[in-house]
Amino acid sequence: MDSSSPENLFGDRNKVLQGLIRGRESANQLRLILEKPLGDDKSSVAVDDLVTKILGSFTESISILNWRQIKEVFDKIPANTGGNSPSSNGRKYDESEESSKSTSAFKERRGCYKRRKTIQTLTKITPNLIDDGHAWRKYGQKTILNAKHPRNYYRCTHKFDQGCPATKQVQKTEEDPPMYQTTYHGNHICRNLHKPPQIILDSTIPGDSSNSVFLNFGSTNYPSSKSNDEPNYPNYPLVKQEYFQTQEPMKPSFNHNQTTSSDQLFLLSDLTAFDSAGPMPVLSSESDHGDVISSSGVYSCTASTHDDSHSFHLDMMAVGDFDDVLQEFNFQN
DNA sequence: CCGATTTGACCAAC
DNA sequence: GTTGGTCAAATCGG
Repeated sequence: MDSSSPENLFGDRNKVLQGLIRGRESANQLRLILEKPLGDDKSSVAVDDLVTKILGSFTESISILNWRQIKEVFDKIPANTGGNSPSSNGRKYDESEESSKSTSAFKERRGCYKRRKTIQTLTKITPNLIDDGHAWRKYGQKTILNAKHPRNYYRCTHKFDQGCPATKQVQKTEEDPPMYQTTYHGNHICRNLHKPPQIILDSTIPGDSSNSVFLNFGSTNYPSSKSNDEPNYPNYPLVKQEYFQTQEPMKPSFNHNQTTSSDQLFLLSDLTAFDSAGPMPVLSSESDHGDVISSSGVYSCTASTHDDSHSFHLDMMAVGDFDDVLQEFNFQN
């Protein structure tokens, strides 16, 4: 708190930022050099790959920092200073004003919001609806162009009491073998999950988790049993602690100590993609038709910052195999 | 009665 | 002008 004035935050972090930026530039230069034909394909490919990873890491780190700066600064700014935080900070428009609720005159800016094209999202496609353990409240439904089914909008029930900004959209994408696309936005910062880890709905087989390979993002590291009030579901605890170490103080700080490169990749993606959130218990199961998606829920995760200069985008589609995921998991700048 | 859902309106981004 | 995301009044339901 003391040193946390916005100015200080920017001051300290700018140094880190600049260092990272320099590092990225250096790596980029190295890459340019290596691009010159060297003869040995394999080694140059390997080196190039390595450099690509370095660049990806730098880019993400930069993005993270920017994101955090933005976040922290906004957190410290009273919600009125022009920061039009659309939803999370709750308050609606100017209700403080007498807001002479003249319906037509002022309208209270109904429907006002910022389209979040720059916010992180995580999309899952599953054969059935999933229950991620969080309490959601539907706040809208909309028919989408060229879509057979309407899209449903949900926000965290604790949006107002705890300021939890998490929202999700659920849309049925297929009819026959029913498929649902669920897109999560924002992260849960609320702590009370109402439900136990129940995770998936339809299905049975509790022990089936092995099948549910899915893509437990980094779950490899999850303290497998975070025995605490938090259900064990692998939400993104990762970042949650990272960014808002507010909640769940007891959780071990997961994987920071571990250093598998792949783990780090996921961690990075998680960090940037979700501060916490918990969308993913994923387990599908579909006991009956083993088909599927179970092992292949499809995920796509995107993240970007508000900073134009350092935005990045991640997309990952997991189709059954983690390795596939890793492969797909290339940074796209 | 109170919280959740429905649904039309509103508005920013395309 | 169109589309998608959100709001909030009306309605529903426990």
